[in-house]
Amino acid sequence: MKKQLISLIHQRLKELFTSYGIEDYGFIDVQVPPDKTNGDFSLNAAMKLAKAAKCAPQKLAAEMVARLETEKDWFSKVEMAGPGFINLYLADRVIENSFNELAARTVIVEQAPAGGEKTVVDYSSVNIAKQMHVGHLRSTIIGDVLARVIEELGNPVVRQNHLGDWGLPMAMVIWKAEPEIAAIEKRGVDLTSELTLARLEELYKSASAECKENPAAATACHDYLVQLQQGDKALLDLWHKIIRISMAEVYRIYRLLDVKLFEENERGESFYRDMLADTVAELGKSGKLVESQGAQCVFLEEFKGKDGSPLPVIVQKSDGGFNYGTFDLAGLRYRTATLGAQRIVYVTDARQALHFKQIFAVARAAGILAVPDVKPLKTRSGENVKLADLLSEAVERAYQVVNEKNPGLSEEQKQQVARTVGIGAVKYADLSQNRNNDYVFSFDRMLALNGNTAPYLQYAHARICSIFRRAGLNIDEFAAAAVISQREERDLMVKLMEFSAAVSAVAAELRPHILCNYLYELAVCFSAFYDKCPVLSCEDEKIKASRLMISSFTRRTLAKGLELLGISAPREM
RNA sequence: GCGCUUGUAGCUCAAUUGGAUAGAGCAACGGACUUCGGAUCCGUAGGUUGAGGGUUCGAAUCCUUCCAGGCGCGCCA
Repeated sequence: MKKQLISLIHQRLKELFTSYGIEDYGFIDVQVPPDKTNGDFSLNAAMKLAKAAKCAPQKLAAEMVARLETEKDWFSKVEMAGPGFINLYLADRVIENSFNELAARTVIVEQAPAGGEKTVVDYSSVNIAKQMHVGHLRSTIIGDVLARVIEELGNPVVRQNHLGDWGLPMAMVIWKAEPEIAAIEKRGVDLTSELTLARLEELYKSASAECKENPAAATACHDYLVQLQQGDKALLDLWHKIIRISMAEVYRIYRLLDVKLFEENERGESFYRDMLADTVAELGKSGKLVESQGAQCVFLEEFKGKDGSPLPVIVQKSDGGFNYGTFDLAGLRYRTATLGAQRIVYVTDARQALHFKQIFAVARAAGILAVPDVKPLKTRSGENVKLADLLSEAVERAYQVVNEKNPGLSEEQKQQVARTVGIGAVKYADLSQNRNNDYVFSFDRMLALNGNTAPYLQYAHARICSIFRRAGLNIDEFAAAAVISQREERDLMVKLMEFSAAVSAVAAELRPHILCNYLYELAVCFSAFYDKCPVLSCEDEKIKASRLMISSFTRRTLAKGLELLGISAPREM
């Protein structure tokens, strides 16, 4: 509808613009005014073109209004306002037709042209032998939503979990865990049920502490690392076991969160181990490689260190080993050359922003083609809160609310609802915020169930389902023509038609909170409709059917939006 | 020292990327018809957008100088 509207405007105003000597008006767009009373769409073109046209904005606007007013099929009113805004009020018929056309479709988001862009989304990126804490929530959840949204728009998506599984910390864990694993296996019991991730983390911490105090321990760990990286079979075996124990717990949390990461998405540092030498050799060929204090580096003028001298990106350490930059370069090469990515989205901690800037700059300098897109995220305090604890607390609190609000549900239903509501609340709390500033972690904020929260959206969804349940109608198969008889119906229909744009904006700007905001506004519109427009008791059959249709499409849109946020929408709660 | 980032209502956040009278939620207070779920709805109150200067028809947004917080800066990832 918006597209057609814009092309209509261009067409109708072309002559006027050329008479003022303006040829370049293709950028003219309509926007939705913040205040509903200023029309369905507004144009600020008169103010933008005034200078080029050598004409007062209000005069130009008045002439534009005169030409648009004649489109009676489209507009019920066209007016000039303020310094030269033009407010467009669409005819109800236009809204009805576009709405009915949209509601009849099976796919309600506009698809990317030509099969879309192949996109790699790098997110979560957990470290082996470390429990997930609340700080991991953002990368994991935001990455998951971005992947879903980009995919929904018709782009092929490859998800990558860049595990930290090939550095010194791994060697330290192996070194400490080796005797424990041997003991457990000697007893003949199942390793994974005996050795937990929490225990592995303890082992890592004690090894780390020991290495700091005791040089012999540090040497031992370093030896283990070298042997591991050289392919020592016994160590590789232990390494593999530790990864599986660690990831088993991570997957338990992914499943709880409904995050779409699986073993097939694991592309940890170890995955690139055989590509590192090649990557460095390629840099050598490009002539960018410089030896400095025994290490192989790339120096880039745009990055300065503490003393103002250029900062190196170290790609090979003086002992011949590779460090994290090399893994990321190899990853970049793999993703572009092998996977054929046209777009790569990195969802990482903001503290790594400089690191990735450097990596991308090195890749560009060396001619590794890429379209990198870093989404940096800010640090947060409260990292000591374990994600698993937060989630179980969320489910527990939600259970108490369900138990109180809807005691009629079966025990099993209550638990199911508690899960979707509790987990949904936590995810939404994180997703709905955009700003990268630091904040103090708060249970109460993360677990709120009132106001602008996931349960509010879920509640709207459940209420719609309830209407159809009462009417004995199948909500998924219902179809009727929508007509406008009241303002709230119109507002809701207009809002529903903005869904696709909201989804596209998330993919373009990599900001999931846009979708949260949209869905909240949608639910607010629905609540107003629900309050003012009785459905089942409506006596006019045509209007009743229309309201059922509007309700059913609202449900569909809410459910799709929540699905893209990775939050499920129960039919009863 | 250099670089990145943030500062909006008591608190947590928005603001269609330069547009109209800066909007929500929470907390507070006051209301909601014998109709579909009160996890809801409506209303009241709350602001010099950290401060100053600049750019222009128009600034929370861009430039500049300060102030305050957070983060990063050679072989850890």
